[in-house]
Amino acid sequence: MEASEKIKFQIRAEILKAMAHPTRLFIMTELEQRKRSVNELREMIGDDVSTVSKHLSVLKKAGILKDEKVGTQVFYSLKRPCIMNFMECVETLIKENAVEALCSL
Amino acid sequence: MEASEKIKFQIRAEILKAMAHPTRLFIMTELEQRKRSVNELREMIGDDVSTVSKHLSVLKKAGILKDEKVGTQVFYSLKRPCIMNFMECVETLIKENAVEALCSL
DNA sequence: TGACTATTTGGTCAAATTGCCATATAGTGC
DNA sequence: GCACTATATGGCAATTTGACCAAATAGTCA
Repeated sequence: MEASEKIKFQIRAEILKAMAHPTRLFIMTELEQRKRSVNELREMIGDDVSTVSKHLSVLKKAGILKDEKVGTQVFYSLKRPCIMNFMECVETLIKENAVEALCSL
Repeated sequence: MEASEKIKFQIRAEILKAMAHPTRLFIMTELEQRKRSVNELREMIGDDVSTVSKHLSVLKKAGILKDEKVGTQVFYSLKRPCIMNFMECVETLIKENAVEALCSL
């Protein structure tokens, strides 16, 4: 693999890595519906605010979320809602994997 | 977040985590074209065979790849080629992020 | 300004990931 | 059986990640 090709895949992997966490996927799913403040998300998730804030900054750094300040609050939303579309195929895989797991019992 | 909901996102995160590595994305991209043996992939990637083999087993365990033995060789292929479709939106994000990075100079 | 709320950042530590080497396993053919 | 090739697995050190607490920052309003 050439150096430039390697960098290309590194950039793409960074974005996937940002998405590859249960809490962060939950956040993305919620933000698909509507924008949310850090505290709203914290209430839904149940972790420490600092933990939620760090998850949000990971998603923002990857360019997946954008933020908007209103008073003391920060509202996050998806930059490109299409980012959730790929989940369709992930869902298909999950169903298939489940069927195979059952069949191999 | 309820326990069952948490598990739902954990399962989805596992699949994304399996994809979230430069070498593994490269492998997926290659297998989108055609099936490949471990050694063919190793030659393209340049890492140790054991490293490539482990990446393949991560993707297989996640249910992304399937394998097929022919003699002493093992050929891997994508279980669901649609898994690569979501990359479209990832590409869009990457372009946007690049533009923003330039604009903030 | 000071009290209060919302969010971010720094520090710490356990757990997970990555890549290599060495070793095992499996299949082929003599 | 033995030698040879192809792949997989175990173990180890270096690095990264994730979650919490504590402390810093920012905005609002009396």
